[in-house]
Amino acid sequence: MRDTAVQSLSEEDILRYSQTVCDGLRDDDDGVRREVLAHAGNRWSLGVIHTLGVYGQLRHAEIGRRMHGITQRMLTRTLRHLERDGLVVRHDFEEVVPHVEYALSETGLKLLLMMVPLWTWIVENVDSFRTSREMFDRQHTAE
Amino acid sequence: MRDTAVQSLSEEDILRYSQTVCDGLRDDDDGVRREVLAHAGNRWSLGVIHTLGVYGQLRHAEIGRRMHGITQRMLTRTLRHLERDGLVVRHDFEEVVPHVEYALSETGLKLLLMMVPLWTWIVENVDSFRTSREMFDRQHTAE
DNA sequence: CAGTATCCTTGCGGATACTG
DNA sequence: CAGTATCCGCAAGGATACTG
Repeated sequence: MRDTAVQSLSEEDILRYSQTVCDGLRDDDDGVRREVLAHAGNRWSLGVIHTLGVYGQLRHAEIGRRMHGITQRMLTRTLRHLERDGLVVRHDFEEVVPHVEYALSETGLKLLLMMVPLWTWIVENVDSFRTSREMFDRQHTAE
Repeated sequence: MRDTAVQSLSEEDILRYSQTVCDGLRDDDDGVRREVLAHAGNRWSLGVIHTLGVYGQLRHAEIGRRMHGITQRMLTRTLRHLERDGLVVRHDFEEVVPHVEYALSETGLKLLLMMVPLWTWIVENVDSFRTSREMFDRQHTAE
């Protein structure tokens, strides 16, 4: 499933195709594209997106319970960043006992789906990364 | 082309499928998976990978010339990180005048191919991100 | 040419305490 | 419950000068 995406075109085609795209990323003056991309590398962003994708709609504390190890501060920060980029929708019920629900936007769901192949590939190949790092570290401490 | 990857399964299937994967990412004790993923969010990593993907094999300074705005320090750092994770191969010719060439490894090329759909999608939708941010910022300064 | 060595600023992420 | 407010350490990233 992952492979159909890349094998439908030759590597050469893909590289040529991605040329334009990457030039766009490189010349991004205000850095929006890069910052959106950075959601992928953030400590909690993808976890939150994934959790909302699976459970649909959750309250602040419910997300926190499902994200092992996240602090309140980081949860709030992460949600704000995702909301700012339109990936997550915040709905405040404005009740006396605070009640706020978060859900994925269309865009957020799309990002989640876009991440799955890369994600899967990394998990499947984590051992090779680990090995590579061990070799590298051994060489660069022994010298 | 991008869409075939995700539309061959239902969103529901994808989410169920990604459950296991994400659990893997979440429980990654030493953080290798997350750190590999973080290459996507790094300021220069994907640019270097892409440049090497397009041009094949380049010297340190040649990469620098093709990456507008990167400093020598960041270029060296980025190359080391990518080399450590086995995404880039460094070949030192050990000549009197220093001569080092960098190229993508098989793994590095694979990562590049994995990034193209996400990448493309972001560039195509950058305007919606920009709009979302403007709205968000306006609301959160006016209050 | 291919890097190091310094110094600096910024933001991430964590810990803890507090609030409407 | 859903957040703020502080304070902290650390790594990313940049600027500039120097080196084998």
